[in-house]
Parts: sequence; structure tokens; C-alpha cells
Amino acid sequence: MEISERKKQILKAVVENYVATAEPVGSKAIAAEIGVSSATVRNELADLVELGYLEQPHTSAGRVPSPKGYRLYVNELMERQRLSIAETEKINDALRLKMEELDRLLSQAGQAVSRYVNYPAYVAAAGKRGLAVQRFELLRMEPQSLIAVLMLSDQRVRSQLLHLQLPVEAEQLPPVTKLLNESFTGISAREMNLRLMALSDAVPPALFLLLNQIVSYGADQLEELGQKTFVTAGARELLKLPEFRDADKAHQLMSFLSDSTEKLPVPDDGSPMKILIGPENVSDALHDTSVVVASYDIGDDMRGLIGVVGPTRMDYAAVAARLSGFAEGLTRMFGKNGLPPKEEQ
Amino acid sequence: MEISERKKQILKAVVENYVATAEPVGSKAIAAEIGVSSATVRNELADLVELGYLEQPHTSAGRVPSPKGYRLYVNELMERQRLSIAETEKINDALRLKMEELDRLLSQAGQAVSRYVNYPAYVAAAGKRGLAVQRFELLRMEPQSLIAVLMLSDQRVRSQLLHLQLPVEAEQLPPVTKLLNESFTGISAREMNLRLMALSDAVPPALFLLLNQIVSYGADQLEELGQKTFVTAGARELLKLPEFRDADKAHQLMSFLSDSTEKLPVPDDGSPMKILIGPENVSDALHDTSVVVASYDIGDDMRGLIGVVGPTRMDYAAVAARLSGFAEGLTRMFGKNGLPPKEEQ
DNA sequence: TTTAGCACTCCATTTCTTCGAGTGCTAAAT
DNA sequence: ATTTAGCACTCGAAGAAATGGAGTGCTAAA
Repeated sequence: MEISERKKQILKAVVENYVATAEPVGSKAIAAEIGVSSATVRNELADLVELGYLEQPHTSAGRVPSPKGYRLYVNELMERQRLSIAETEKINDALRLKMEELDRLLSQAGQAVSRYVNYPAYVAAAGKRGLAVQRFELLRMEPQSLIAVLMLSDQRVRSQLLHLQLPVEAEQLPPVTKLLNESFTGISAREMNLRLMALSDAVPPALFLLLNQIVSYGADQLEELGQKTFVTAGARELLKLPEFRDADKAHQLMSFLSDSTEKLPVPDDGSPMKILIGPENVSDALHDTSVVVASYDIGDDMRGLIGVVGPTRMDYAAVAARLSGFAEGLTRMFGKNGLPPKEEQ
Repeated sequence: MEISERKKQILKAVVENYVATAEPVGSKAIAAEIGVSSATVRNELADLVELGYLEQPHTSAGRVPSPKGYRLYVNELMERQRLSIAETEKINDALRLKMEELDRLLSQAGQAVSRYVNYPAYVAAAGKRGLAVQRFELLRMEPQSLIAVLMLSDQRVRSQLLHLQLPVEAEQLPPVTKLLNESFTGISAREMNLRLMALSDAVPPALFLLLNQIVSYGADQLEELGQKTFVTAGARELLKLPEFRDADKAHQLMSFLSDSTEKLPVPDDGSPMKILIGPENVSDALHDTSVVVASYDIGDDMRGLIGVVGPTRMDYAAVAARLSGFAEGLTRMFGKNGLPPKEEQ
């Protein structure tokens, strides 16, 4: 059977009604929207059920979109909603936060998204691969303490006060710095540790102790920054939704959201936005849940993800529009001055 | 009427039963615990209701402790639970996390607590007051960029790459550093900005631009670190509790937990642990909720708070024991090497 | 003072009714 | 060939009534 234009129109009406009300929608309501009688609509509805685009909770109830129906809606019927200028402005305002720690930035972005779309949100940023220390600097504070400053290959700077086992003199530092810069820059954390080991017999014990402290600090930092950051926000929004009034369901999904650092983020194959409806999700914790995810550019050519989790009955048009607004905002933000917009420390 | 020893014993039984089951407890169950008949117990129960220590949801139901009853229980009847060595060890393990960002440390501590007691937890650390920059260092990277390193009065180090409006030569930096160290150390962020303004006419514009960038960065950092950090974790635990199966209630409390950065943390007047039962809480969002809060020492003589929020029907003995375990752990942690245990950057 | 016994209360749960929105089908109308 | 009006029918949601049992308060005996 061919799916006529009118069927599509009806399907659209069903989706939009159901999204708005969370109740099965009957023929009468639709008849009012398009100018035909309810009987005609009923015939069409019956066809749509037959074709698998709609479902009927039980015989004498209205219709509810099936995942397939949502899919068609998202692919063809949904009007790509344009954000009003006011709204775009609001989103940008929300993002115009002081760039500090990446974590905090992401967490704030997540909160903002969640607040705007009224669903739980998550944000992920891939850790930099191939990150290395670009330059070491040492600042002597007291005989037994110095500040190690690392400049990383992505222009970020990290520093820390180190308490030393043995005192050092000011004139000892330049050669140490030189050694660090010659032997420990531009390489991975792993490699740094290896080279350090290799030096253990080649240099005096006192020097080794010092090197060890500094290099370990550097390697730790690289490892930390190389990890994926993942943040969720607004899980409580779930409780507002009728489909999660059941505390057990809500609890289950919330636990999933806060635990799964990995399984959740839906991968994204190049396109800027992806919508996964109900069973299309791999993870079965998300089985009757939809995910809308957009990606944004971080410096270099890395991408981060920003997503929203909600019931299958989600206002896809609104969420998609806002989410891409946020993704664009983030991209712009990260891209501001070429590389990371402003380093945090 | 005097409150006999037996009455106390019965009250204790009621509290403990109710905490365990969340159901009003009847005379029979208690009669089994202490060696008297249920009729006797009923007489005593009636007295306890009269005295306001118990409540009766309706005539033919069992008894439930009133806030006053819990209070007596907490003050006198509760056995101060000793943690097993294994348990103490577990708690310490949970805390033996790499000290990095303070935020992250707190958030991890919160998660750990929440996981251990199965209630939502929150952790707060007061920002340092009187924080100032102790020393400035500048490292020239390229003509148009340098790294500013700040050593703060609490021994923490912060640093950031700054992109300059105008190029600087290496030999220009020492005098700038000197100026910074002479005029902008040991003072508040506010004062820093004032002094900066005062200099605006006294120094050449190019120098002022540079100073401005560095000093502003320093002032921002001071402000940020001077703020109270506040973290909540495990809000979803609420959903497991029968008293919050109602999605609206749960949502309300969760929102309160995640929003209120200020109102929630219960102040603490010197004693290491405080228990607030139901209506004893000032904030009415916590009206039928109890809070157990312990304090821990951060460096200097600052204190942080770590607390647990749960239903009035909370296992006070267990929570109090574990919470103080955590508080001790944190205190030990922060106290490790005299001051902040390990600075993060 | 304690306890056994008993009538009574009141809620939680179940079962039964009722109500109405919505359907599917048929037959007339376009 | 569609579309529409009409009508009997279905089935869940919401309310009402019935049931059961845990727990009480009171009385009278131990």
C-alpha cells in the first residue's frame, strides 16, 4: 500500500498531539485539524496501524505512534524548527559562561541544555589523543619546593607546587629544565615513564628523585586529560514526565544515566545530529527512550557530543532545534581564538 | 508522667522497627522483643502517644515515631554504632582518591558517602577568606604570549597562558614581575582591581594593558576560589524510598537538592556532628526530611561539611557512624602534610 | 500490674459497576 | 470510488461497594 499525502498529514497530527498530551489520540481531534470527517480519518488510521506506523494500546483507544511512525515523522514530516532570535540569544547567553575547567564548562552546558529542553542532558568530550608536554618550566620557591609549569601541546597550561625530598639550589635548575625539555617533551605519558626509567642509573640519585617527581606529575596530567569527560545533568526532569512517574523506571534510567560513562553517548557518524528512537538504541536500558545527540567541534579536529535523553514521546522538533543551537554555540565557543578559546589551568 | 525505662525500651523498638520496615509497628511485634504481653505494650504505647513520642496514623493502626520520638531516640536511646574495621577500611579506600581539583574531590566524596549510606549526600567546602596572591611569575612563550603563574597564600598554584595584545621582549618581563610582586601581592581581589585602576595613568599604556591582563586573571582566580563549593550526589537514592515513591515529592526534593547551593547545608556550631529531624529543619522543603551533617577540617582552621539527606525515618545510627567515618577520613586527608595535602592546580 | 479475651475500627485490597471515548462496520450520499 | 453519518460494540478508567485482617481499647481475671 502506498502511503498517501493525507496519511502523512494524519500521522503528523497524531505524533504532534501525542507528544503534547501523552494520551492516545482519537479520530475526532484529527478530523478537526484536517478538514475531513472522523470516519474518514478512522479509515486512514486503520491503514496506518496496518502499515506499522501507529499502534493501538487496546481496541477502543486512540492511536499512538510506533517507533517506525516517529522515525517517519522525524525523517520527513517534522518541520525543522527555526529558533527565534530571542531564543538563540538566550542559548548563547547561557553558554557565555566563564571558561574555566573543562569539566565545569561541560557540566554547565549540560545544565543549560537540560533547563532549556526539559529533559535530562549529557555532554561528553573526548580526551585529547596524542597529547604531550610541549615545554617544562621550573620556578624555585624555597629550597625544598618548586613550582613545575607544564605547557601542553594543546596550549593548556598546568602547574603545581612540588615539595622536594632534597633541597635544590637556584643554579641547579636550568640544567634540569633543559634535560626535561630535551628528553620529555612531545611524547606520551607512557613513553615519559619509560625514558624516566632508562635514566634511573644514568644520573645521580638526587637528580633522579627530582626528575621523577616532575615527570610523574607531567605523566599524571597527560593521563588525566587524555580521558573522556562525561557529564549528565537534569536527571530529575524525568520525574515530570508521565512515562516515568513510576519510581522504579525513573530510578533505573537515572542510575543508568549517572553510571554509564561510556555506553550512553550515542556515536555519531559525521552528520551533525542524530536521533535515536526507542528500540533503535543499542543499550536496552534505553529501550523505550529516545536520544537526540548533536556534536560540536572542540579545537583540533576533535568532536564532543551533547545529547538529550527523553521518552520516545519527545518533542523532537523542539529538542533538535535547541540542541543544534547549543552545539553551534559550543563550537563557536571552542573555536573562538583558533584553539581552545581560553585555557583553563 | 515520668518516662520509665521500659517506655524507652519500647520507643526504641518502635523506632528501629519503623526504620526497617517503613510500616507502622504494632504491639505484637514489640511484645516479642521485650518479654511482656502485647496488652501491656499497648498500654505503654498509649502513654507514649499521650506524651507525644509516637503518633498513630489512624485509630486501628500501629504506631509511628514522631519527630520528638526520633529526637529522644537519637539523644538517648541510639547505640553509637562502631564501624567494623573492614568498614572503616572500605571508607578509607573510597576516599583514597587522587587529590586533584577540589570540586572533583568533593564530588567523589559525596558519591562515596551516598553509595555507602544509600541516601542522597552533599558536601560543602567554604571558600578561603583572606586569600591573596603571594607571588607572581611570568614565563615568556612567544612574543605575543606568556604564562602567568600565581602562587596563592594557601600554597595553591594557578597558571594560564595569556595571549597578549602587544608583543613583549624577554627583558621587559623582570620589571613587570617585580611591580606585580610589590604592588599586587597579599591583597584581596577587590583591592587588586583598585590598585590597578590607580596605576592606569601612572604607567605607559602598553604596560598597563599587560598588567591589566595579568592582574585581572589573578583577581578572577581569587574570586573563584573564595566561593563556596557545593556538591550533591546520589539524589536518585530517594526514589528507592517508599516515602518518595510519589514522583512529585521526589522531584521537589531533588530540585531543592540540586538548586539550593546555600540554604541546604545545615550550619554546625562546633560539635562534630549534628542531626536535624523533620521540622527541626529551617527550610520547609526539608520539612519531612532529616539531615545528618558532620564537619571535617580543611587546612588552616576552615571546616567543610558533609551531610546526608533522607526521610525522617532514617537509620540514624548507621548514617551517623558512617558519616563520621567519612568526616574523619576527610580531615585526615586534608591534614596530611600540614596544609592542603597536595595542591591541585 | 499484668494479661487474656473480645468487640470494634478502619484501612488496604479486591471486586463489581458505571461511564464514555473511541472504534469498526454498514449503508447512504457525493 | 470516496466520503460521511449512524450505530452497536469494546474496553479501560474511575468510582462504589464488599471483604479481610491487623491492630486497637477496654474489661475482667490472674
